[in-house]
Amino acid sequence: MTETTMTIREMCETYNVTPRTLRFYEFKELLFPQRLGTRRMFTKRDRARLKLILRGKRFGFSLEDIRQLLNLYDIGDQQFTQLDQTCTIARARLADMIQQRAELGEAIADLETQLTWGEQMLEALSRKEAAE
Amino acid sequence: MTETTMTIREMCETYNVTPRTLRFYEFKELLFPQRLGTRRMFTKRDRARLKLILRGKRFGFSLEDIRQLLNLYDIGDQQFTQLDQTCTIARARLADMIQQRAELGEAIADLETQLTWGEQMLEALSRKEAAE
DNA sequence: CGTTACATTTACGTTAACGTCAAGCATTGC
DNA sequence: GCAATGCTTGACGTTAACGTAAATGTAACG
Repeated sequence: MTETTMTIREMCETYNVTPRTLRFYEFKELLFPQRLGTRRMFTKRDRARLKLILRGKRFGFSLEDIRQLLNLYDIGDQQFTQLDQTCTIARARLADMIQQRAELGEAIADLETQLTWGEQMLEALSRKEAAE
Repeated sequence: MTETTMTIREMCETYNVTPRTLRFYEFKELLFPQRLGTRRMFTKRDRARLKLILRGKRFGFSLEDIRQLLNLYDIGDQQFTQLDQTCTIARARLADMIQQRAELGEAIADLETQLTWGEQMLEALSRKEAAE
């Protein structure tokens, strides 16, 4: 029942992407679906990676940035030097993300302030119109 | 001393953008520099808007998204209906941003976990090499 | 008054991240 | 056995967000 692989169509419905997108991600070496004959079979690993890809995109990361990050999740297959580089990159990226979260916090606070203002003004205006 | 306007070059140095970018933002109606003859003079308001633009870009917002958001910061000039729409859009956007911050938090936690793993493995490997 | 230093408009070029056909296998249903 | 369905590989098109180059304008300096 719990098939370990999914067809391209199943993937699209599950993650709300197009076939073209999945093929593109494979072409860019972000995903590595197995082949059953000529067809793509997306493994559990592909699904985990796709989730990370979609998440990364929400934060404004480029696919290339994301590809770098994904390497961190395959620690097993790396040699010392490569792993060292990966960790260094990841540390920097992590610092970026923490910084970004802080800025996002500020932006949220600012926007909330403005919204409160705007809604108060709305209320005032509607009261005024009701009075006429 | 505290000139209230800045030339395009001053803007570029202050905010680390190119002239082309500023002209592009004007073309897209994100900035509205005054003209002194043929030259652009960027006001305090333009500078505030530019900061918001650059911040928005870090979060992966499109310029069009940002343009919508910027309207919220000009509450003064809006009519009732328009202000109402602006607030509605802003509420939605704010919810998005809060959601995004939460996801970013998850991503940070995940990445931290992986990094800890990777760095432990690095340490183990280096100890092993030292022992040989 | 000429040249140097920026600024402006106009217009074509570029990159990322896909969209959109077109044409060809391959499996399945009848 | 063959038509319908779904997947495949090209290959060209598109949009956003600028880059870059050419031609022109102008303000200031010596």
